[in-house]
Amino acid sequence: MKEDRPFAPTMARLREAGLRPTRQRLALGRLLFDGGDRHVTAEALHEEAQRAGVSVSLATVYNTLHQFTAASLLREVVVDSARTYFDTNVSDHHHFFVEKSGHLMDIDGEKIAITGLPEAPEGTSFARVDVIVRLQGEPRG
Amino acid sequence: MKEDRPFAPTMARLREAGLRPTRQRLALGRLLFDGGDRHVTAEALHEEAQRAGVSVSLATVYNTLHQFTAASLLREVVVDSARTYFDTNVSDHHHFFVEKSGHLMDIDGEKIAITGLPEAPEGTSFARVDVIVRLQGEPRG
DNA sequence: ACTCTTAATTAGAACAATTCTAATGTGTTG
DNA sequence: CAACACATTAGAATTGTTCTAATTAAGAGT
Repeated sequence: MKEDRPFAPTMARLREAGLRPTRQRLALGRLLFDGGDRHVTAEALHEEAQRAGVSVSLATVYNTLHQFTAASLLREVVVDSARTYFDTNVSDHHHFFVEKSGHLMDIDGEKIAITGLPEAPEGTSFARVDVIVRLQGEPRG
Repeated sequence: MKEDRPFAPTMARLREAGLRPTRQRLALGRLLFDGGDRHVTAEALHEEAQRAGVSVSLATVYNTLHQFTAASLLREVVVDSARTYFDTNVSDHHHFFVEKSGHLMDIDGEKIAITGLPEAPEGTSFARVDVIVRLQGEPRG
């Protein structure tokens, strides 16, 4: 058995989402969803794909990230006005953000409780509540 | 008494912050700090200044917003990767963000309590905790 | 398999927000 | 009021992202 990862699960995800499993989407999907939760920027994923020998244009990386987000395979995290992060963890959770390095870490949504939130103003409803814990310094380990 | 606003308080703020009270900084300071809490983008403040007959370049608006932020006269709010908002309310508080219109509203920091936050990872400490309540729909009123 | 149709990919141009540059102007200090 | 340091400026440059129009590839039907 070689250590090449199965592509079937990603294939299935794409099909479910109504997205054609093209070579590019499969490759990006496997980079994203194989092995744990990840936080990526378009630029970083593009480079990673290149390094992995997958030829995919930056435009496609952007398209794909947005399509995956629309299909709830990813979620967008706004923490830094300079770049957009995408999170492979789409469950309810929050984030640590290491400002110095631009590194994101998940905080389990069930751990945190928020009390005293005012009601949504008339005519609106909650779309989502984001908690971002900004960290100074650098984690070691 | 004419209704022209006093410039002395802004002057004092600038001095305290170690910023020379130049014509531009005074004008922007008065636009920002006269009359209640505000959320502005650089572009919006620039236009507002023009309309008020204050000639100030966009570069200066950016410089000034950053200097004011460094001096804790303003605080930056990251809610939208497209543009940067600056908030004249520097006390501890959180935000409603109306995604459709890009409108921000303060939520008093004392109203909200967050429990169950994990400790900061080793080597880091909390710089700030931001709560952003994203709203769908449009507030009326 | 072959063809048709429709959707996906692409390179590069275009874009928007922001920052930089280097020349000019202005506050402040002595 | 001279001199210096700091501010301001227009416009160019940069960055992240989106758009465009042309090419390629996927899926359905034969």
